[in-house]
Amino acid sequence: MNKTHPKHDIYVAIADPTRRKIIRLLADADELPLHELTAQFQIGRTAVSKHLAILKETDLVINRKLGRETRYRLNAAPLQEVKDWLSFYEKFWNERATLLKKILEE
Amino acid sequence: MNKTHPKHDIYVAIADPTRRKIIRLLADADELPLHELTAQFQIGRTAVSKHLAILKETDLVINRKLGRETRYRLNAAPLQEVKDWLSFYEKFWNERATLLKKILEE
DNA sequence: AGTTTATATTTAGTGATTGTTATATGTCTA
DNA sequence: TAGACATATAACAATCACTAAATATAAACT
Repeated sequence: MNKTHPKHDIYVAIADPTRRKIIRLLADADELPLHELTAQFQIGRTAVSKHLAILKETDLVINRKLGRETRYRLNAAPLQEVKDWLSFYEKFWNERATLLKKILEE
Repeated sequence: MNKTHPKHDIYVAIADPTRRKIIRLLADADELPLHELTAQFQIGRTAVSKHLAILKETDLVINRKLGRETRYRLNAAPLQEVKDWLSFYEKFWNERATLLKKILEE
């Protein structure tokens, strides 16, 4: 069976605060095994593992097996898609700021 | 009763494709009533109305009543939070690009 | 006034998400 | 090899998200 149908997209992946925290932890630590990640949360290993699986689906994390542990690493590249999506709307909040500035200048 | 406890945050708000499409439609059209928005989707008015309620919770849309219709308008400002969150990770995908360039240069 | 139009609210059902415990598989170490 | 350790997977339960249908409210039109 092929990995045809990614069930989650990036937007869903980053919607969960636990997953955003995982992303941050991996950004700070370069590479971490599941048990060390789990230590940063109240939830169990299994739950963290599932969040990692969702992040893996979107290629936001990569993992490699090292003996008995699996080390997880951040791959920030997919976040560019979100950035691109956002960049379209920047002009709107800039417009707002421009308008506000204009009003205040009078 | 006060609006104390926003059930959804901005990340959840933009995680749904229907809501992202609503955001885009409002960006393009400036101001739209529910029925005109609904016409752009397969789903019913109720569903669109609820998506708008979620977007309103995060202040991504503002609405005003005009006679019997409610006009919805985009407020892009809350998207800045996502942009700020992303900006921290930009260096990671830039690092990657830098690394790739370095490899290719050899 | 009565009908149509626009929207909101309530109710309800299905399916997805998040988490748990239990079980299985594989790896290191004593 | 026996154990302890690291993780994955399966089975299950609770909660939440998404949508539809029915009902309610209020404005506009004839």
